[in-house]
Amino acid sequence: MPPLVHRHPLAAQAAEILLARIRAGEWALGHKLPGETTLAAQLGVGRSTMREAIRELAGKGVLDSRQGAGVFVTALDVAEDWDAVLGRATVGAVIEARIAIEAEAAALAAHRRTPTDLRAIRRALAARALGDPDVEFLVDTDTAFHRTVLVAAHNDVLIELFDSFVPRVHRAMTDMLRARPITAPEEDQAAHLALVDAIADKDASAAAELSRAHLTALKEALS
Amino acid sequence: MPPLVHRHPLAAQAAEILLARIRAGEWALGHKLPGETTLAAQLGVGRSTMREAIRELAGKGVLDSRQGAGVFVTALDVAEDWDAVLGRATVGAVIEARIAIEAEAAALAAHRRTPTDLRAIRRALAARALGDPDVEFLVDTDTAFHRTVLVAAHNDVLIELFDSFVPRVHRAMTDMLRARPITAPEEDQAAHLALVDAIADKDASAAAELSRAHLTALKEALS
DNA sequence: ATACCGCGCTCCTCAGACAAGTAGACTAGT
DNA sequence: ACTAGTCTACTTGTCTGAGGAGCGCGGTAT
Repeated sequence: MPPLVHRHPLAAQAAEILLARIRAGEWALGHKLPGETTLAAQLGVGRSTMREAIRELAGKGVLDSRQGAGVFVTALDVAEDWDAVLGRATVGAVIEARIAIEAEAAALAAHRRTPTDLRAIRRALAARALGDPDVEFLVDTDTAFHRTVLVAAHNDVLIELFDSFVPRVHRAMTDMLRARPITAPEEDQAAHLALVDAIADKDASAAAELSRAHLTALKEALS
Repeated sequence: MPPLVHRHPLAAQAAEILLARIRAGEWALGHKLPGETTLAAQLGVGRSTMREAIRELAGKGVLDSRQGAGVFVTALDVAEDWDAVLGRATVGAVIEARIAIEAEAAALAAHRRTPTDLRAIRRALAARALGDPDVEFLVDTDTAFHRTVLVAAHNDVLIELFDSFVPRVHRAMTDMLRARPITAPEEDQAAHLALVDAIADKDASAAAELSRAHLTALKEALS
């Protein structure tokens, strides 16, 4: 979907063909490709064009060229970043994954939260309470609050996962809130306060359960 | 660690400098860079070299050049693939994330598993039981079993996450098992059978709890 | 058997030229 | 005044030819 109306330059076409041949297993993992002059002749393009195609694949981490030695295959396919994966998945599937990590993170946070963590969580909760009518502001402060819980869990992997999931859900949340605003803001805020209290009390199972309940409701609203 | 003993060609250096300037915010997200000739003159390299640098960043998804218009910024930084993130994290942190997704997946599988899923899970469990002394085989069959549970959860995001985590944990598991083999294989197999039964009985909370207990034990062993 | 050297192959870099495409300015017609 | 068409300057795309630099292999002398 990036091109649509975007003629492919020869270099890009050459890169595609080359990648296809690598995927097809024409050259094994550490093996050497034919020289650029040979490849250029095979595809019927100039050397510089061929070099640019190789550079593009080198940028993707598929090829590595060493002066004097040749061009070598360093990966049989491009490494997919999670934005690409999340783009293919449904919002429901993403939120289910979010439930998994946030519930676990809440439980971990109940064990590991420091006084500093707790202060940050409470501050984020207070910011969330400011009854701003702007939907964007509402979603952002809510996201910021949830993130402080993740930070309190002290697990880098979970934080990275959270940061990846949020942008995917953000749009869906704003659209949903614009169409159907929160009916009872006080009730919503109270639910979040209960989560904070559970973390403060080091009650891991309660924290996990409250987090799960909140996100499950969100999932229902978005599906 | 990729370079180590690997002189950087001019094109690679130019790409690095360019990326640094983009990261520094010199050009905003959709904005246009100076022309190739201008940039080449700025960095003191030939235009072909500059073009290769641009192509490399285009391969990383940071730049996009359109004939007649110019070169445009499409991302303010390279998208990180999860192998890089997981490489920085500790094995303990990765397993904690694995606990999060596998426990949730077990619960979802208890609800959504089809008869076909159940057959696949039982087949994988049986393969696991073959008391092969080879550690590699043991880890692989165990991984394959856990994956069938993920598949039964019918959530693509969770499966992708699992597939990403496994290679990171694989090495640690084989090393651990080689140093200290399983003392009671029958007991271990029984624990897995209990998980299967819970999924078959559609007992979500039991499935989640059994999965969590099993992986927590693994985490203790590996930390 | 080992150490050294040379040679061919490969990638790296540059310069110049022309083609192809875009976008804004300019102009003519309504 | 507004719109449509054209024109032009600037940009990226492609090719060619040339020389430089590094690597690896085989030959040779010790």
